[in-house]
Amino acid sequence: MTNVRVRFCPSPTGSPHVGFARTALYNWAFARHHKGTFVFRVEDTDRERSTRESYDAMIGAMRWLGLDWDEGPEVGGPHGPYLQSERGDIYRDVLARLAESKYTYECYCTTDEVDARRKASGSKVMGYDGFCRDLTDEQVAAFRTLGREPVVRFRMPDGSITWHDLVRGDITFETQFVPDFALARANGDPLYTLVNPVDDALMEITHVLRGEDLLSSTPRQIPLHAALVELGIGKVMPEFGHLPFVMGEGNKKLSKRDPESHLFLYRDQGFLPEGLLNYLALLGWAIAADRDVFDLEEMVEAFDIKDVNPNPARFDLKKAEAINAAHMRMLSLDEITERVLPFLKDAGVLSDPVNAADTQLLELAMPLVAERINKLTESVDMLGFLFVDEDAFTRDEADVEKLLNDDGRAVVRRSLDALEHLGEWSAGAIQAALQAELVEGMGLKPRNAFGPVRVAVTGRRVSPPLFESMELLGRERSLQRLQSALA
RNA sequence: GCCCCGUUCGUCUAGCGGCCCAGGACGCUGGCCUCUCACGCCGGAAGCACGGGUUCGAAUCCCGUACGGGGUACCA
Repeated sequence: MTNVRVRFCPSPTGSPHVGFARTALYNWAFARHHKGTFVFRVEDTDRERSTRESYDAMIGAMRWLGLDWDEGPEVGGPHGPYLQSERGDIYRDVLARLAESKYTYECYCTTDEVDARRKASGSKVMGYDGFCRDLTDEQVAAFRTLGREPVVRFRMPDGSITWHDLVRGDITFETQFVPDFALARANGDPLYTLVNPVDDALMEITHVLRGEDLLSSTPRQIPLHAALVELGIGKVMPEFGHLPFVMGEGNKKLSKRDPESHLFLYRDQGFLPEGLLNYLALLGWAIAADRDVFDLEEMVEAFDIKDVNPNPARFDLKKAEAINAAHMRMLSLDEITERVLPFLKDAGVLSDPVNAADTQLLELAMPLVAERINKLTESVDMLGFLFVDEDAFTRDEADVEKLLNDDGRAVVRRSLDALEHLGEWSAGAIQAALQAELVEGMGLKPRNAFGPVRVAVTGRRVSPPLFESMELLGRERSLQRLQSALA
């Protein structure tokens, strides 16, 4: 395939959600696979609902995900502007040419009138009935004197519309079930039904990959697009592929209202963009029968729209986390340290900028935690005890109750005895001393012996390896914490 | 109501007529490893929505039913 041009064209109405990311990803992967062009267009024709805030969030989301675009906002391109709110003149011009060629007509009907006529006729087809298709000049004049302003409607052809959907195969609609639809409001504002196909035509889009919700608008777009080609406004009829929904809990489409649908929730939870993207790719597509962890490069290489599954997929947090964890383990120590840094700063574990001592400590501690966290945020709980000021150090209450009871305190007491005069403060020496005192001396099982010490020193039952942690904490602070656990 | 799309383990999927008494992954579960956690390793339970065809042979093709979803706007 040559000169593939695809577009991703969200509306800036609300916070970017996971379906947004999945659609963006598939379009991006398709473009990159075919060495084509990825166009990013902003469909902000609905001025009521479009917001600057949402626009910024969308740009931020794309950047976070690492899905770069070849044409669009902030990068420009030969088919701009890429914000529909700045393309009013273009739409007005197209509308005029369409009207001139009789592809469209003006409709003066009110919704009530249309409903009444449908009720009277007993038609099962909802929507407009074509009443104004062939109005006489007198009729138009009459409506005008009534003060009515017309909407512009597209004259749907008779017969049927069939296309070969890239995801679903042949799909046919009888046009008797596709009413003449509105292209512009009575006040002249263009509607999605017009601007989407017009921009696809003008931007020479060759493949339209979008959500399944737009499948039923395709039989309207095809004849409109054909008209645009006929008028020389467009060059090619794009191919269409309708992607399955991403569903939430239960069996409903993940809507913007569901909190778990928000993309930034995952970013803030410490997901890696490559981890989330990998998981999202799996919602409707598989790279191989026996593999589901891969990077973007591998996806680009393997992605074929024909392999996309047509049935809706449910978003499963557990699996998303597992895939993310796999990507965490693929990161080098330096990479994971760098990624974890902002989260540690946000949580107040580290100052910003990080001082030299903490930088060094972090460097020593990361090897211990890197392999045992599955999300970036988990580093906060794992590392907090190392960096906290001694007077601000606290222990998890439930853990204290469970492990620092009388028996536990006895263990801590003995540990203190064993470590107070330890010659060399190293993980090996600490382990040997505690092993001798608690396991051999007290006859405790290792897990019971070290549990109380762990809570005393790190404040939690879950921590990096104990002896290494104590070495990093240092003799003074470690002993101090053993002491304070007894208080 | 009408139109359209969909239906393989709980979930995501592989499968495009014989390689499938259905493979992988997450989750669940039994065990191993182990100073906690995480990782890793070994094992287990769990599925072709239903009914008819077509065929020597169907998870795969066709029809119907059921169920789920989307659309039916001067939203996108």
